[in-house]
Amino acid sequence: MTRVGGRGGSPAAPRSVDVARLAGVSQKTVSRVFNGERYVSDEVRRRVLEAAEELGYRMNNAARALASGRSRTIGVVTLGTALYGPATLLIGVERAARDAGYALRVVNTLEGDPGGVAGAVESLLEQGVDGIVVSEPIDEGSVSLSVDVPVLVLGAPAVFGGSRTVAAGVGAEPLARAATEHLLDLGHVTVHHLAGPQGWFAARDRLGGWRAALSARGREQPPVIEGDWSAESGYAAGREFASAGDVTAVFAANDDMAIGLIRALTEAGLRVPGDVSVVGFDDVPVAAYVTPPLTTMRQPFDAVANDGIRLLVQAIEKPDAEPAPAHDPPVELVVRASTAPPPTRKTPARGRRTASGSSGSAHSPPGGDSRPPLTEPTVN
Amino acid sequence: MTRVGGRGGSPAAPRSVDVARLAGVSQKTVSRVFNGERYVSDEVRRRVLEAAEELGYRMNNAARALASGRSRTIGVVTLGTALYGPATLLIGVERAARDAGYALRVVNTLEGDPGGVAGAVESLLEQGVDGIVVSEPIDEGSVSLSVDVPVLVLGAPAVFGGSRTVAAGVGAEPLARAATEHLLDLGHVTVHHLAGPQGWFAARDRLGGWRAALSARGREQPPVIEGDWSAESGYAAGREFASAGDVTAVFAANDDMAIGLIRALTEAGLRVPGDVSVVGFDDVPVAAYVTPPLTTMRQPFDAVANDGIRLLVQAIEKPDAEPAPAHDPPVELVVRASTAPPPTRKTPARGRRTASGSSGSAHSPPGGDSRPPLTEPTVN
DNA sequence: CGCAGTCATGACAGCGCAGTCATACAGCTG
DNA sequence: CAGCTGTATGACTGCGCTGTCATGACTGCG
Repeated sequence: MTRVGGRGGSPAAPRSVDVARLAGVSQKTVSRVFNGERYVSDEVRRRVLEAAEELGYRMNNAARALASGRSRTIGVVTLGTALYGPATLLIGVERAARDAGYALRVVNTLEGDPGGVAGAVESLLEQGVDGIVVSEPIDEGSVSLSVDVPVLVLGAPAVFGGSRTVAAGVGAEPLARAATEHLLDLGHVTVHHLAGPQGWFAARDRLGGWRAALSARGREQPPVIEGDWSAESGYAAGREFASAGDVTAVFAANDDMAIGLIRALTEAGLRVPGDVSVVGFDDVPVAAYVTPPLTTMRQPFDAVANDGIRLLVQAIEKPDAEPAPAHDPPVELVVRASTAPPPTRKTPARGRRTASGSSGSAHSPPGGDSRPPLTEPTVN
Repeated sequence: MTRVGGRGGSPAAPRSVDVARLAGVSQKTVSRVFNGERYVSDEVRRRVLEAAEELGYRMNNAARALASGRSRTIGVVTLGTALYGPATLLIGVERAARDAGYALRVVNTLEGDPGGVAGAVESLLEQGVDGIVVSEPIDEGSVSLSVDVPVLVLGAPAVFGGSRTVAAGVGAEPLARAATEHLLDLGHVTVHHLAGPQGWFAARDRLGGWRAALSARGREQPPVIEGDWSAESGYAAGREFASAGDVTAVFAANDDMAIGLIRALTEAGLRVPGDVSVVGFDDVPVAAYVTPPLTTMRQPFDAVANDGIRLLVQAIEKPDAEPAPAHDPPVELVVRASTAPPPTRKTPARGRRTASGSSGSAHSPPGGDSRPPLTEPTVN
């Protein structure tokens, strides 16, 4: 454990004492400078910074964490998927955390891993994080973690035990409701739902919003098909909807499934939105450019991430302060070309394939698939 | 700094000495047990683990890192985008790192941030990482970092200074070449290219592969349009290609741009693949379900991540060992329905809009847009 | 002018581990 | 059975920083 270059390697990183010596001050003063503490004269501060620059000094965070008991690090538990929602949320969380002066540790929980969240949280605690973000958790039967740091749950109620749990982004239900209402407003008698995997709180919220919208108008609730968020599962569901024969409107729990769904409907000879209207969820970047451009519900991922991190950082730094409530995110329904009023006649030749592609435009509504994609969202 | 519960909080986390006391051994022995060292009797090991369990002991990583000089942490510098490629790569990196016993720290560099990578690397070094992964870097003019830990560069040559730099996943050029050749093999006289932003090495590789394929057959290289990876930019490019009037095949540098491109072509009255064939890149999950299902080049993200981390961990743990070369990733062209032979006649009425949607199927080739999507890749 | 209050700095201890070395004892060997 | 070697354990120390307290120098004010 001697210093100064093991085996001819680099000459050992400089420590704060080295800087102190060069600047002619005490080591503690160097620490003060680097922590931006008060009571350091400008002259000394300048000398210290100069010395540090000259030596290429970099603070050792392990030592800092050990001495102070705080790591200025937030741990994130996220699903190991490239799904647009979780990925976008993670980016927002990283930026918000960095702006607040925190670094990030990330652990993925593979879906289907039993006790995955608990294990991930455990490993983060071992790493000494000051707070934990659980992003879009899967319900594993109310994992009650007794954790001694604040926990932020994104996209789910604060189901994890402990008094120091905050939540953000639990507002998907109103969004789902608005999406469903958009279809009802167009005149559809009822709306089918292509749900996400019900282990996800996000999927349940959307299901709940859909139910709420139908109930509020006294409409029948058709059976739900459950997908797994993938376009592939949307395609499979689309084949079922197509053969059911009485579907005029579907609210899909995310855009990927909506895209698969539309493909299956189209292949079955149904036109979207001529015969069946489809609403997605998320507003993924390609949604405006698929055929037809997808009407979808934009999610305020950045706002959720910012709000959440703000709450979490407050819980870390001022544990006794009033937990300021999260903002209500805006409802942004982006109306494009996949939704239209229902067909006026009892649709003929449904469920059987017709010629590939569309031909005329018998009851083709406004908003066919040849409009340039809308990019401006409609804010309600 | 007294222990045992500040202000009525939780009663201070147990340390290894506490476990040692309870187990009737020395602190050092507890350390041995938790590090899986040799020379601990089974009896003692059992007692220690029992005691640790009883106290809920969790190792303090800051202390471990400080004492040992190693953090068992890898830092990742990644772009702050939800693009499929980077996001998927990050997931692969996380899993590979965890399998190798390393935790992850993640820092995003916002695109356009000058010196972003350098700053991000700096902050990671401050955090005391044992190695650094730079994922899909943007070229900022050969940032030569003098870093004293091994660096893995993913998706780019090992441009970053230092002898301890390894690289993986630099094989996109052959993939791009194969994608272009697929179009030439179909009989297209030449192939246009919708490039990615040329600051990205990944984008340059694809451009290079495209050029190589054309050169090898002595074909003309039409002017390149540069997009920004987004469907929106693909759409804009598509309008240009459509008005150019002589385009029969386009190789897009990623799937999102290909989707936007196809939309613009379709709106201009051109059929895909009847009039214009399009090949994408990445094989994003929705590629099989858009209209028409996209022929695209699958990228071996997982293999790249695994290979890379293996190299990096080796560079960390056995600095003197021979750096085993990365495997050559397989070329997986997934042929779906967006590519076909060129139109047989000098195409009439091109560049002007015809009726929306396609009508007949004059020279509609096999692989029209009504085939069920292929999901099995063709391995070359 | 003397004393409190502020500002600026340093001495010192200790955070919770892992590294080093010393020690103790068991089983062998010749 | 002296002299080994190999196994199992503990005492002690220090990683590089921050927290606490002590100490001066300087201000302002009665």
